[in-house]
Amino acid sequence: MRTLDHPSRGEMRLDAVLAALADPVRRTVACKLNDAFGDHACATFELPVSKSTATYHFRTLREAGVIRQEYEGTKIMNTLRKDDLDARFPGLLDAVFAAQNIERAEATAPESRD
Amino acid sequence: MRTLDHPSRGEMRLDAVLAALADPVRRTVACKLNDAFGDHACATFELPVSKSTATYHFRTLREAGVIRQEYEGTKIMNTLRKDDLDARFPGLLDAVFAAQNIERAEATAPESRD
DNA sequence: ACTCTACTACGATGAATTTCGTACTACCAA
DNA sequence: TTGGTAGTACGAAATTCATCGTAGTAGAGT
Repeated sequence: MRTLDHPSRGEMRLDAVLAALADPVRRTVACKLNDAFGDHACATFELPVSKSTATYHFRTLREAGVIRQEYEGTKIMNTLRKDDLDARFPGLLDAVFAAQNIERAEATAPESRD
Repeated sequence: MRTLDHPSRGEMRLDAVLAALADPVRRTVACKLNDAFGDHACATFELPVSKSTATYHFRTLREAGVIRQEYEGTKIMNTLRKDDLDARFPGLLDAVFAAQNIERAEATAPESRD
């Protein structure tokens, strides 16, 4: 059984977490994991990049501690490490997701005030 | 009188704000502005980079909307755009500063548990 | 055993970021 | 008007990042 390395809570670095979440592709992955229930294989995300680029983004998220990746047969199941992140950097993840939702709402709604 | 461009609240992009705060030098600047009262000239920060690199980081922060820069004579006074950021992306700035303080505390304190 | 699926590893490439030094500008003060 | 202060602009170099294609692997299904 293959396994993948993850940072422990204490090993999580703010630098890495912020950099991971600063990229729109990766933030999309994190947001989808937050919105959905349970695990999700990499292939289910329909990202606007190639498969090898997707691998790179998933690895970046994992190494930052944002997601957990576990093999299940040939698939990798991804979960958001919400509990760990909340324990390590309280409020950060929720604030980022809230901000993401604000921007997403603007993208569809008619621009109102600045 | 020279002036500098700033994004309005609505023009602030989450991408840019997170990228701005992901860099340790820039995050240090933002944190110091948060901790201190009033305005602060660029030169007062004692950053571990050259003057021209510092200019680059201040500009990055300003263009993301994190700080406001206003000329005052030959100096530039920097302020944290806390109200604007809080209005635009509620809770984000506070969560980042809290996280930064957690890491800073670890750096000085003896490592305890992960 | 073969094939399919879902991924990774590797190497390459182009873009963006960070860094710097030098030269410059705007303003203040003597 | 001469000089000092606090910054910018520009160009260059080094590094990192995001991207891809190709080739490969581990496990599941037939």
